[in-house]
Amino acid sequence: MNKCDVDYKQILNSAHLHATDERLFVVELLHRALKPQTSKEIFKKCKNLKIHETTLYRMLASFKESGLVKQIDFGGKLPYFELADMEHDHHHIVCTHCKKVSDFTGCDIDKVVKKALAQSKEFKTITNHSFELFGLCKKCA
Amino acid sequence: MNKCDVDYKQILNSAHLHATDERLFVVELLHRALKPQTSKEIFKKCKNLKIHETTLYRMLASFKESGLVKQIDFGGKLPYFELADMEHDHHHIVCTHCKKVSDFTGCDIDKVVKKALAQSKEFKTITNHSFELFGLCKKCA
DNA sequence: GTCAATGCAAACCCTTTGCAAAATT
DNA sequence: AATTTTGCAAAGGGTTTGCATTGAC
Repeated sequence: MNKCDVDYKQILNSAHLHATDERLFVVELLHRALKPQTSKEIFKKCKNLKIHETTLYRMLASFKESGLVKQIDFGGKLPYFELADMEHDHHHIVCTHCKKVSDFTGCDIDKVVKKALAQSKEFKTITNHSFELFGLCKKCA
Repeated sequence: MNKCDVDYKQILNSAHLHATDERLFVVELLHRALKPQTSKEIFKKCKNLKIHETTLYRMLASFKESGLVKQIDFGGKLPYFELADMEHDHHHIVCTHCKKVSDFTGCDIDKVVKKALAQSKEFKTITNHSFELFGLCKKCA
């Protein structure tokens, strides 16, 4: 049982989720991936563990609900998943050609929220936001 | 033939799209909707015209390709569609409870792009971006 | 022992594809 | 007349549901 196991077992348990082998595998996979993954990508990487696709979908749903994982839409058919990063509110730059993904921080969300709430008198609080950039990486440009 | 018909007929033609009754109906529907619509919402509102669902999907695809319509993801299962607004780069605030939508402008995209490109040395150009806020409207708060 | 999570089969829903008929340019 | 666009039927692909079995707590 390595350090990672321990960490995520505790995190799962404190979210009232049983720390099964399947869940620990998926969480660590996401941890190591370094970029958002589709359910299909995760599924392929789980082949050795023989995790059933249904189980994966249910897993991702409960991870999302517990706030452990975030779902991101890049405009394609499939949603992407990544571990929620408690420290940094980061966003993504996606190459529309080769699908490369980089992170960036500093979207100045507080300022934008203030501006938006001043414009729309109908809203009271903002709890969440999505912000993704699309363009071309240096190789594809 | 009202004023709207003429406008959109020309717009469709200049995008090399035939201005069929079905297309004009959908374009005007989106024009009047004032907020993004799912394909299912549009489909229901087309019942009287008996537009086939397949036709609607193909229509939305060609509208998107020609830049007449933008697709937006609010994190749910279905994507939303709205007329592309050439003048204003506007974004949305969505109530997570009642699904109400308001617009806002001024996401300071130029500044964020500059910041993001400075952070990610791997990207050269940004061509597009998504930015949506989620929260509670005054009624639901 | 209790309750949650998994596996499996089947269903579900949204979307796409192929081809012939109809409509627009 | 040439080419798009539509309608229909069928298939495709991702995701969800119900239920019995397995496993974590």
